[in-house]
Amino acid sequence: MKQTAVSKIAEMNGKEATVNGWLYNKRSSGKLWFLIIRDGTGILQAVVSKNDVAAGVFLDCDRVTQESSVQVTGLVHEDRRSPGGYELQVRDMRLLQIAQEYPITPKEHGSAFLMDHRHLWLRSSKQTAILRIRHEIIRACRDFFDSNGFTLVDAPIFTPNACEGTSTLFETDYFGEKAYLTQSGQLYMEAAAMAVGKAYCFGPTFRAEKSKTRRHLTEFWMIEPEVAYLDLDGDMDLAEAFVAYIVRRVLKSREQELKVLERDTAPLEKISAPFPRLSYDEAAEMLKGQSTGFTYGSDFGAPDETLISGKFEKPVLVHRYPAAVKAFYMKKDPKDPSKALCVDMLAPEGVGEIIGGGQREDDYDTLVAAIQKHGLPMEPFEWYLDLRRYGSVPHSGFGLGIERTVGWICGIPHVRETIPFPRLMHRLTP
RNA sequence: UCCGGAGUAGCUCAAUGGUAGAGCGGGUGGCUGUUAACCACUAGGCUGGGGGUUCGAGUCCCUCCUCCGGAGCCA
Repeated sequence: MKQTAVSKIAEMNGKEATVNGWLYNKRSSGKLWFLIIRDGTGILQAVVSKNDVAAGVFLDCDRVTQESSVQVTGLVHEDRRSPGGYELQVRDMRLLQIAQEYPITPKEHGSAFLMDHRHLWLRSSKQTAILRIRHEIIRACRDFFDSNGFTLVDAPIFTPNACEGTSTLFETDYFGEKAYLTQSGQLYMEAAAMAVGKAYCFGPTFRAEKSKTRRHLTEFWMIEPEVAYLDLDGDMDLAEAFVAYIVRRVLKSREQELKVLERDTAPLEKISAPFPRLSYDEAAEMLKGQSTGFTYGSDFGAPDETLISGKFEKPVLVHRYPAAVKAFYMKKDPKDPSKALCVDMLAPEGVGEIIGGGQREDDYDTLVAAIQKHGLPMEPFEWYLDLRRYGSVPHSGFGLGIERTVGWICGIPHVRETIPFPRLMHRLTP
């Protein structure tokens, strides 16, 4: 089927072109129809004059409804009055299917209604732009690791145990045994890093927590690098180079989509390494006298993160949290064993945490003690302990949440719009 | 799970305890340059469910359901 993408319509100026798409909107003026057609790459105004087309075609203009699939053929020409600067003077039109009354109108809708029609909502220009930026971010993630000596190692989705013992996991019946949907591929990436040196995984992760906020999904995508012979400082170097690369890539390749989203790119232009780094103690100092309800020794809450990240134009790396509030596999700071060698990256503009990671405990005895201290069963971790029995080395890694990153870069406050089909506490469909 | 908010036409929302309405969308008609076009006409309702107060309830009370925002937890 010979066709021209709307995004390439300028190249056909003065020539005849066929555009395959869907009717976005239409206006009439008696003997004249303006059909606004979208094809996923852009929006084109097609003009139908009664004198230029067969009678049936002109009648079809009256019958065609919003989101009907249409194929229009005609002469492309420049016209300042047309959105996009070009329009198609229609010679012929084929109606592939007349859409039933389309639920999503050009007027406003509530988020619940739009989410119920997510499969159709994806057709709107903003949602399409978000999909494309998400794609670009994922490509950038892969390119960054692929060109820096990393090997993609896929982690399993079914896991036999609640690996960190903290989060609520989704339980499934696995041939009569209990199995859980993964909350992180990290432990497996540690095994992979001991094999290939630098490994990463990218896949869905699941949390059964009954969270109802703009930052939470029950199913989300995470990219997790893990590197042998890397300490916390090196881990932070890696994280900031990685995030800076992603932002640069999107700014360079998805200018058009950012424009559709009306994203102010000025704050993104400022994102380059190095990022500010501060310790938990320094961050806690900033919260003194604030009314966020923060108490020293506990993890930061959402208002705390907003306050801390709000003081910087770049993402900020907060390191060395109290070991008591972090997972068992975090290595303790030799200079202060009450702290863990971990790091969170808080994105600016009130976005908050997009990365969590750190250096892992590599000493066998210390790790065994940590598992016991956290009240976790030893048996499921025997394979993990093997990594400390056979050639243990310092190693570090982190996990980046794709949806929060997409939300930050797109300027979309709620993560439910950053994934094609979000899974939330109250949403399993479509 | 806790705290707050909302359920009225297909959608977005109005309506002092006293006749349920508008805009958009749909339908019909009009217009040769429209820009979320415009103009005229028109159809469309178990006011989330159940119970109560009242002469009278969309409105007040109780209860349940659904959804939204936030907290905790996290990416």
